Amino acid sequence: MKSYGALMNKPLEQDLIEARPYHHGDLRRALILAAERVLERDGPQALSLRAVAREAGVSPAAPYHHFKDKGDLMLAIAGAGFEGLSDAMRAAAEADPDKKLTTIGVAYVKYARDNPALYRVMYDCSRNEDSMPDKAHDDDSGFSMVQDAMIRAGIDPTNDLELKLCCISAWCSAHGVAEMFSFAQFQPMIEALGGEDQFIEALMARSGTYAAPHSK
Amino acid sequence: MKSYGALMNKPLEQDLIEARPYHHGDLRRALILAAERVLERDGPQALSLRAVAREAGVSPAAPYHHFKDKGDLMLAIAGAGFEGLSDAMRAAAEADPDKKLTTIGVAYVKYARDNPALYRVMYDCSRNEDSMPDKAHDDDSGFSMVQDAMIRAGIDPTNDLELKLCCISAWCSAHGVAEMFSFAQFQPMIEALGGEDQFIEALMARSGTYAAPHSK
DNA sequence: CATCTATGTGAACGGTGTCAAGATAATCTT
DNA sequence: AAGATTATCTTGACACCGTTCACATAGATG
Repeated sequence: MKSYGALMNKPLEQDLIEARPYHHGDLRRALILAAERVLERDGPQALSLRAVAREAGVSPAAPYHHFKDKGDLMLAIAGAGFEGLSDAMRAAAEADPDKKLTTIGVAYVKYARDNPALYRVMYDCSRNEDSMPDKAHDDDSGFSMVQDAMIRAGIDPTNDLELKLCCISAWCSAHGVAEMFSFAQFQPMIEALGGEDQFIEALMARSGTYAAPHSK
Repeated sequence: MKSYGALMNKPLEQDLIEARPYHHGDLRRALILAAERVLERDGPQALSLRAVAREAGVSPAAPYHHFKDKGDLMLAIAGAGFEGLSDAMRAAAEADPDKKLTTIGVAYVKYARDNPALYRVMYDCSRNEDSMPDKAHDDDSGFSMVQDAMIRAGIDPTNDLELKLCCISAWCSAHGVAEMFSFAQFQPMIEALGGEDQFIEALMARSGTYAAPHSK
C-alpha cells in the first residue's frame, strides 16, 4: 500500500459524484472522467489504460475490475461522447425554429471541432466494436432529429427506404466534414471565408440538397 | 549476425525492385511492401514498426536508417495508398464518358472498401502529420478530376471560391461514406438495396447535388 | 463475530517505439 | 590497390504499453 490512496475511503475531490455503490469511490465513473481529462490535456494517442489509471490515482490493474479491457473503457468514453453530441444537436435544433438540416449538421461538426480528441475516440472504437453507434440510433437520439429535419426538407415521410438513405447520407457527410475540416490545406479557404464557422456552414450547406429528385 | 540475412547482398525475392542504391537491397521500398503485406494479412492494429521489420527480415532498428520514425513510415505507406486511390478514380472517370461526379465518388468509396486497412492508415497518419494529403492536391491527382466533374455538373468555373468549396464538400462526403459504410447497423439497408455496390451508389447519388443554387 | 465477495495492489510477461554503441560492407580518396 | 569514410544493419538497452496472476483489504452478508 503505497501511493494510490488518493480516493481510498475519502470523498472524491470532485463531488460531482453522488452515488458510491462500493467501498471505494465510484471508480468506474472516476476513470471515465479521468480519461476525458487525459484526452483533453494530452491528446488521443496518450490515452492509455495506464495513463487513465494514473490520472485517477489507482494502480494499472484496477480498471480491470470495471472494464473488460481497454476497448471496453474506450467504449464507455465514446458513449459519453455520443451523449454530448446528441445533446449539442438537440440544443441547436431547438434554437432553430425551422429545425433545418444544416443547423443540425453544423452543430454536429462544431461539436467535433470543439472535442476533437473525444470525437476521434468515438469513431475509432465504434469501428472496432461495432456495437457502439447503435446508441446514435436510439429513438431520442440524433438520428430521429435528422429524420425530422429531413421530412421538413421535403423527403416523402412514407418512403421509409428513401428517408433512411437520405439520413445516412447526411450523417456520412457530417462525419466527413467533421474529420477533414481541420486539414492544414484548407486553412487558406477558412481565411477566405472569414473563420471556421463560416467554413463549416458553407460545407454543410453544400453537402446535400435533399429535395424532389430523390423523393418520388 | 544471426537471422536477419534474408536480403543481405542477395537479390530480393521479388525482383520488382530494379534500383539498388546501397549495398543491401532497397530496404526502404522493401519495408513499404512488407508493411502493405502486414496490413492486408493482419489488419491495421498489427502494423507496428517491429512487425514490418520482422516481415522484411531485418532487425527492429533497421528502419530508422530509412524513416525518421514510425509516423514517417506510415506516411510513406499512405503515400502509396493515395497514388492507388487517385489511379482508381482516374480509371473510373475514363471509363465513364460523362465523367460524372458520382462515378468518381463511387470509385473513391469502393477503393476504400477494397483496401480498408490501407485507407485507415492513409487518413490516420494524415491527421497527425498534416503534410500528407497535399499529395491529393497535386494537379494530376484526384482533386483536379473532381474539379472537372464539378464544372461538368454545372458549377461556374470562373467562381474559384465556390468551385473549391464544392470540391471540398464532395471530398468530405466521399470520405464520410468511405469511413462509415461498413458500420454494422447499415447491414439491413445494404440487403434491402441488394448489395454493397448499390448502397454505395445510392449514398453517393444523394450526397450532394451541386447545381444552380450555389453557382451564381 | 466470521465469511464471502467486490475491489484494490504488486509483480511479472511479452509487446511496442526509440536510441546509442558497435559491427560490416559499399564507396571515396589517394 | 589500400586506407579512410560513410551508409547500413545488429545488438542491447530503456521506458511504456496491455494484460494477467497471486495476494491484500475492506464492505456486505450471515
